[in-house]
Amino acid sequence: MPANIKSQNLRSETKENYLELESIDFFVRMMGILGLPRSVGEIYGLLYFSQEPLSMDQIVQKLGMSIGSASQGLKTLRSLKAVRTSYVAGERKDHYQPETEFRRLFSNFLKEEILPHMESASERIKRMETVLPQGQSEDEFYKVRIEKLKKLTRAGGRLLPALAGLLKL
Amino acid sequence: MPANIKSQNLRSETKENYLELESIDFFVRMMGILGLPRSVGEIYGLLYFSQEPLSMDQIVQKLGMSIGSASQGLKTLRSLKAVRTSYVAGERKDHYQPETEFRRLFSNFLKEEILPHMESASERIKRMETVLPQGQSEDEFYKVRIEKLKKLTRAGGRLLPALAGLLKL
DNA sequence: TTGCGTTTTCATTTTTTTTTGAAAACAATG
DNA sequence: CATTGTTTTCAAAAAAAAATGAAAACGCAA
Repeated sequence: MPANIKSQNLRSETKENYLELESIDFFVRMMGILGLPRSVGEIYGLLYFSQEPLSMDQIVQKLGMSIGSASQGLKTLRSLKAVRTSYVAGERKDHYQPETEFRRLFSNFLKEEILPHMESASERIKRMETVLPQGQSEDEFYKVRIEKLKKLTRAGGRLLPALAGLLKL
Repeated sequence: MPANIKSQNLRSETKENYLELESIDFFVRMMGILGLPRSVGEIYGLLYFSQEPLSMDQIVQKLGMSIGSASQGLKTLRSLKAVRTSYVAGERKDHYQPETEFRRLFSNFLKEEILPHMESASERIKRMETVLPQGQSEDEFYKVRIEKLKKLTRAGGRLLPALAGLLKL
């Protein structure tokens, strides 16, 4: 039996419940690998196997989580475009649906969380180079190491987006 | 001026010192992305721009870090094959050198930190499928979602190692 | 505009992760 | 094998990250 969820509203009594629990556990771990907090994984996992869009309130109920966490978690998921809000007739609350196309999710994650780091890394490497004037052969060691860093960031910058493209899910 | 390092032994007075500091900062951030503690990044960053292998003791001195952290950090780096010990004539202490071939580093990181997760994910998905007997068309929704998860883990399992291969650094 | 249902913010608390350093374990040397 | 130098371990402390919930802000609708 998966996950240690506190809420009374999540039990493994029907197959739907069971899948819900497994899904939450699955995404909690997956988001964990990506460095996202557990609450974010819980929310996404719950939505992933939900047939209808859920309101924040329902999420709070089902997961037994605070409204602060839920709000913050949904904000994160929105910024990653991992959920979208969807209109539900006669309801005032926002309702949330998961983005289930992982290719899109992944490429958003890259753009949002990884590429900024790559850029600042490149800038730093440029700065490093400025202390090594041309043709000082005694600096050979440092030049070689810096060159490797450059290749690393270049490869990262090219390969990661390419990877996103390859993901045909 | 990079990094907030406490040690008195790290100053930015020569270009060597400067590169050392930038390197430490660079790898602290990089390891941060990968979810590794700052001490691990500091050690690797220091070694990366060091012309000679360094002993744990020298690392502790230079970085102003506790011997516990240094020992633990080096253990982590060894397990990732990100450093190797190298013999230094007439010295009893172990001396450490960085692995600077990033391709190898990356592929080790995958094998060590990522692939185990992928495997347990696959097992979980198999378990999910067992609750959905064949040909229950009312379960269509769940079957589709599970299928997507399967594709995701398959793609991950194939693509990540392929990526490591592409990394020609 | 007021009132009400909903969401966001943020100071505080809780939990988790990392670091520390002293003690234990280990290993080479005489 | 005893001594001395070195590394590892691990309980406790410190730091960092995440969750909580009450108050503030928001946004409709009457």
